[in-house]
Amino acid sequence: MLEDRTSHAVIAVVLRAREGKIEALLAAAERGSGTLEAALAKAVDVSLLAHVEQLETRLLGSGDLGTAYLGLARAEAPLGGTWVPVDRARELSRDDAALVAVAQARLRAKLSYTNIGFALAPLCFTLSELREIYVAALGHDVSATNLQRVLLRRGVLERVDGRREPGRTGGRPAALFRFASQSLEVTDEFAALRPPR
Amino acid sequence: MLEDRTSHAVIAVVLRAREGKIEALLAAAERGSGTLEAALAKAVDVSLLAHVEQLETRLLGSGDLGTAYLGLARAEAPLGGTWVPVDRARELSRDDAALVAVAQARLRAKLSYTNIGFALAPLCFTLSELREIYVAALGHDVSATNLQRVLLRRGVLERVDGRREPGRTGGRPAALFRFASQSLEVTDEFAALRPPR
DNA sequence: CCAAAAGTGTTATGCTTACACCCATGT
DNA sequence: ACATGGGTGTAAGCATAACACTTTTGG
Repeated sequence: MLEDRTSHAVIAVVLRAREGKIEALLAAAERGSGTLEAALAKAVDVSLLAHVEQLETRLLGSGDLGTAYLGLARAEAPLGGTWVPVDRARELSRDDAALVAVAQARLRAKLSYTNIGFALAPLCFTLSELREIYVAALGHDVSATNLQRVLLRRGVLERVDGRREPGRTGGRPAALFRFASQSLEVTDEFAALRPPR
Repeated sequence: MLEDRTSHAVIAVVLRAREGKIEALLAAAERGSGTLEAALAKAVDVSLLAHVEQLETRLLGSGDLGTAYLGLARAEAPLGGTWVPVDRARELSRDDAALVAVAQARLRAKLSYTNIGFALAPLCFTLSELREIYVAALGHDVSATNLQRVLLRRGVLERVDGRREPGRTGGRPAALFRFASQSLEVTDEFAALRPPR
């Protein structure tokens, strides 16, 4: 006899940084009897995501089970669908709004102790451009000066040859940087209680 | 027509600290059509856990879906079942061993930036006793001196009246402490990129 | 020459670690 | 007295934040 089972949806919560704002794209797919990754791939083109990690599993308002994944995409990734600025997430369904909040919180936390910015920034960028992404994701001001020093010191950023030409308004040409690694790495593991040397 | 669906298990991975070691207790229950919390409660007596949080959802070796929860229990909690020291987790099934590893990693990480120790320590304890728990969970030596200063500075610990009498071998009586809060709190949110004052 | 944007130098601050030293108790 | 376990004082190390100042460009 078959039991009474709810169905299982896999939900992609994709975030990107564009024009000083974080935007979210939501997409879901039924899992059926396959793997979680296969269902996620049905929901969204995973090859366009620079980073993916599981967020949480919860019972949705529909009564179905939902497993949400956080996806991060670069601004230029050609991901179709309805992108919603996260400051208007309240216009989404209750479930979707909650998932966007969880995704945002995860991103914020990891920005401070990992290299996760690589998944939002273009491959090559100026420090001002990177700063704009951090400001959007963290929701507070960030000094470009100190951002540079922190990330260079940790070995997260590398200089790239060449400079960005200034715009019409002038200004010194900006140096170009890239992330040293394109996969998630914890760069500041323990704030306290470090293992003894 | 009913689809081909796998069943959904909720798995409790309970950790406790005993005699300088971290031990794990694994228990699972079918979710059926109820909530995740209800299934967790079928697997383990949740009222004996000092802290619970979701770990991850994955496809188990059996082909079933499994959602794992981390539970933390105090050493004296009367939780029956087979407790396995985590350094012998490899004797468990592949799935169980992997879940224990994830649980341990989550505990380790949170020990450094939250008050999560409250869920493993007794309500009242000496600093040496707390140190033993941290050493067991972190896997490296911890100085009682510095542990005290870090946790007091953060407001995580509070002094309690009275002292612990020394044992037969003598020694100065130890001061007693308790955790200021019995629910999870992030006490050291950002190592870097703090919001400006 | 001035405004704008980027980058560097320098200092101050705060938290953590390391370690020497002092305290209280049993034998 | 001395061993043992507990606690405090102090200094050093290190990363970050703050901010003044310099560099490089366009108009």
